[in-house]
Amino acid sequence: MSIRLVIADDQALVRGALAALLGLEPDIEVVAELGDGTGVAAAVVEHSADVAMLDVEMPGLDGISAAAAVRRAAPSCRVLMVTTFGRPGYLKRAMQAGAAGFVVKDTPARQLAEAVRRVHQGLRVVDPVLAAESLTAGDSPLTEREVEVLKAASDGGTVADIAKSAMLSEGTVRNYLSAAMAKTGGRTRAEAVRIAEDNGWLL
Amino acid sequence: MSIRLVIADDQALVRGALAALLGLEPDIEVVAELGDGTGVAAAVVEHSADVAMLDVEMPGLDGISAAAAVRRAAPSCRVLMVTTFGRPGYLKRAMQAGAAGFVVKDTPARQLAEAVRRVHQGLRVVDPVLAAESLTAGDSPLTEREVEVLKAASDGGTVADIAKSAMLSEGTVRNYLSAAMAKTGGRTRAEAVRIAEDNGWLL
DNA sequence: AATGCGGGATGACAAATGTCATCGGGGGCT
DNA sequence: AGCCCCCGATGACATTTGTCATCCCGCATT
Repeated sequence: MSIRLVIADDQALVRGALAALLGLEPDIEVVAELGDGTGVAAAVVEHSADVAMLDVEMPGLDGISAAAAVRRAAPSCRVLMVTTFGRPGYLKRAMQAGAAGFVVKDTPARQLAEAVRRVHQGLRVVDPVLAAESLTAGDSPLTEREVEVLKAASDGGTVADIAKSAMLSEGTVRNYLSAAMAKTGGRTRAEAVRIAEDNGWLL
Repeated sequence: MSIRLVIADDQALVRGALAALLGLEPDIEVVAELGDGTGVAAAVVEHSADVAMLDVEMPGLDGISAAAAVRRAAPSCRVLMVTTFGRPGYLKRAMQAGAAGFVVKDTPARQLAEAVRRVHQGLRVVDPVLAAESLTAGDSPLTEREVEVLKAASDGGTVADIAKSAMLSEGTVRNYLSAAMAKTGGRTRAEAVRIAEDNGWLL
């Protein structure tokens, strides 16, 4: 009996290619393909899937939240996260959301089917390098508002813009930015944004 | 006789999956897979490939430069660019570099094989939406140095950092940044960087 | 009850940033 | 020769940013 697999990735070409790749395996059957995270849990239930392969970066509902939704809706379905960026914070949060595996998109293609099988068997699959980084990295030191302000700052607006979009006083915004810079070690607002992004603290 | 295809993409998983997808087609044969742009031209020659499918964003030699190298080394080989981002500037420069086709990664997977065939027949393949954007967008208004400074600014360093990395005076750096902001319409350094990136003016 | 932490804000101050005028050198176009 | 644009730089100036001290509120921990 073959493994029933749901695939979600926002890039249609990649999604289809992954489906083709895994469809070649005799013991894997791709039962659904989704372009965003919103419908994943429903699709898993509808097709009684065994494994859901989810991209982290997706419009609408992101992969981590989708993973949590899948766990709630169908606890027997394993979740394998696939992502472009090996951000330590992503791995940690994916695991907390109940994911069983986490692979980055530059692992060799041959290993993917094996990862799906392992996850299906109840094993955990984690890139060892990434796991090590994740341990040394530590949790996000940023508070909710600091993250919010950093995200608002990430498209390059002025303090006034950020204040408007976050409904805060300009002075407060500068305080949060200052705190975020101190915690990230960035010497500039932009650097703080980059560091926070690299660590997967923004999502 | 089948179409001999070379694939270059920095993400191994995507690369392998694309190879699997296209390998299913009876008239296409994947003869080489590369992880960066440096070896593409050589591989095309060695395997006497008919079509090269190249990602734009790659470490080492980028896809556009690789396309130009392929054109020089093997003029009979058609180049099909595949990219994550539909930046107008990418399309324009890819065409100038001699690419025959340009598709973004969220086109449906079924259309990819068809794109390869069209390109092989000597036809051009271009996303119509993107083509329209590319026409209205106009060329980059930025000068070489402005681009250089913007790139140096894109990781969030201070003026002093940029000046050091570009071997320029701090005042000069501020002048270039100011000019770049005026030309892009950005009100901040960071905003100028974002706008330039979105238009494909940085590469 | 005291302490600590996060959210929200103000005011003041130093440093960085963005703007502008100006200078000189070089190359290309008419 | 004159004009325009790019490169590189300097100095002055207004604005923005980043930093810090300080305040109040609410909530959870001790």
